[in-house]
Amino acid sequence: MKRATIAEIAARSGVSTGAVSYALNGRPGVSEATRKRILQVADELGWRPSVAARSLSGARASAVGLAIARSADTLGVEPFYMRFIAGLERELSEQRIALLLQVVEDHAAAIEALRLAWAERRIDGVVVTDLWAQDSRIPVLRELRIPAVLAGRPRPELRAAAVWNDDAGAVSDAVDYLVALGHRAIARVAGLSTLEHARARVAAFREAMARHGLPDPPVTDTDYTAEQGGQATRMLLSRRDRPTAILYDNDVMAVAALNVAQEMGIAVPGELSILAGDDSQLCLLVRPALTALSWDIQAFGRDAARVLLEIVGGQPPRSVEVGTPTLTVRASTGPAPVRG
Amino acid sequence: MKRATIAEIAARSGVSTGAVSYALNGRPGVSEATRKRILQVADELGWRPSVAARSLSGARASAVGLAIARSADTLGVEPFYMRFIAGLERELSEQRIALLLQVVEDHAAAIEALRLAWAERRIDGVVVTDLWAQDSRIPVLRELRIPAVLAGRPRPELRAAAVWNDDAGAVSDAVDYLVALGHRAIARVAGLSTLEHARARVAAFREAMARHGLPDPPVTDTDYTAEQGGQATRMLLSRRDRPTAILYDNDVMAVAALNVAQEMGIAVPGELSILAGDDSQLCLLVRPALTALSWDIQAFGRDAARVLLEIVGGQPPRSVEVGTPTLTVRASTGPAPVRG
DNA sequence: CTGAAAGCGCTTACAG
DNA sequence: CTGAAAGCGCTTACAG
Repeated sequence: MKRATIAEIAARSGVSTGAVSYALNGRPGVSEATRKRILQVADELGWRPSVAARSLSGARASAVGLAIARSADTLGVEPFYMRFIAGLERELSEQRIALLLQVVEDHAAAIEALRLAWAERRIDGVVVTDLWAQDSRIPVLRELRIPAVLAGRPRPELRAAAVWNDDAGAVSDAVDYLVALGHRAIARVAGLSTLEHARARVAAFREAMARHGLPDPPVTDTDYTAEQGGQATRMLLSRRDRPTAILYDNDVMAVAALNVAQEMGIAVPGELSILAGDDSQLCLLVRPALTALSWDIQAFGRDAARVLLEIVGGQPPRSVEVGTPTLTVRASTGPAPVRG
Repeated sequence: MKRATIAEIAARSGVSTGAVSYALNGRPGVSEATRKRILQVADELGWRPSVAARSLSGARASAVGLAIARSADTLGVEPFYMRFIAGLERELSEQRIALLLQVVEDHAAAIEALRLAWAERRIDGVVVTDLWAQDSRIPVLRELRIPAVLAGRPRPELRAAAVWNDDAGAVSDAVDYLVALGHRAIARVAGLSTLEHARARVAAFREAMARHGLPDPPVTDTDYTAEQGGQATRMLLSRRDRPTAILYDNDVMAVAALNVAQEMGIAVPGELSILAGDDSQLCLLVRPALTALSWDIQAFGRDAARVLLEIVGGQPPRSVEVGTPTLTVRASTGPAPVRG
């Protein structure tokens, strides 16, 4: 089947292609009567704009990019990304914007992919996740002046939209909850210390502990894998003053912790309370089911897409804080054990 | 910074834009000397082809599409997709082809997304996963004559590439292994019965059981979620002649089964052997670690991208069978219990 | 081996 | 409110 073009629509409607373009794009310059006629003809012909032609004549590429820098295997078990992507998609597809996905090794590769996609005019903007405190992608975004949304706190040095949640508040709530249960020896198995949000949560954790008059707690950095999560847990539980509760920065590590505790003969939640980070389906997949900080990752993705498309559309960048994650109590947390 | 164009390269090299195009695309029509000069100038200018311009002048869109029809939450815990996508990406990015990802509700939405992307000339081809025995996407692929690769067995009615593995052989091996351990009451918790590969595996399972002279075994269809996997397990384990081993069509359900067995006080692997479907990291995340059918999903994705790009490039469609999944024995399977 | 030119399907000033 | 025309950055027959 031949593709319909605006030339064909113009011929059938008895107007110029310019008029067709104006009508189709809802711009002034055509009377209501002709607009209606043109739209009907376009519809009959099943016309769809050629993104290539549009993009070539200076308009949008109608696509945005997302480069994820994680290894394939850890990506597989980490439910965050697919939920986030699904949220992005919901908003993007409504506005007929495509998502260009790239799975890369590291930031250097992400930068290269970004430069290329931008140079090829494939994308109108970019979604940036997993921001580092010192992030090599930021200067590139500035240099390219590419519309961007950060999944994280706004950066004053960058004119970009941002979407984040009050994870500090959530961590603080979690500590309050555990302290109310009588826990005093609380540890944290954190994520990558290079990550901005991982750092912020650690800071919030220390602060909350201090607020309760508790000594500076143990914190172990990890790469979010089950392996390092399990290892950190084993180390913490081998201490003489072992914690009675541990907060994990994601779900995978909390699940791994469950195994370690079992292997070490430490009852959960009887002797150890475990609190997971993201509340994915993983938390429901294991026994005891994991208490977790719940937040709507899909909505997070949707908001990210929304503010990105706003700046692509010429509006000033907005920063959106989504709701504070809430504590979903399940079976992996309980009262602190009474020590002998 | 201004984008470099071939016009600029032509001017600086003292040749026509046509010559530049030939040189840049490695076609005959320019002398080696000029080609070298042109390439150097292009390099100095940091030139990148505009995909829009290329695509508009009849060349490729340099992108392929993948529409996944699954809900966001189940997508999150199902490690298959991210591993598959990572495999696709590896090959695609090497050839500078972008991946257009769409997460949709059902086949109707997938078809609509496909039609749109194709009409907009956004994609040169498409990757089709989760084929149904009767699949409404197939006639659309035929109608559109869009280059496609099926993640599944070749369809005679469709001129498309296909990549599949001998999952029937793998299921058969799994049954052999369990029978050798003394199991005779073996059940299967299958996937969606509409799915071609789920059906094929069920057929292979029944056949293998028959080959061993065992009666027709119980098979339960599910939607691959932990919920239905757990439910099916509970049902099977409540039978008077309950199975001593169960094969699961994915990992999520096998993990859920572990919980059900625990709740019912049935020891794994003492009283029940559990065998998982895909050998993702999930199998290592739980205790006992799950015995599973292992296969290289990343390589599967890479091969899919490879044969798709071949037909996009004008070569005849190829069908590739990747290696038979192999059994990775861990702690969730063992000798059949001796019945009183 | 090389150059000049048309064309892909749109958008957008610029005249009327 | 409408039409004619240039231009986006490439590719590709078609002449030389």
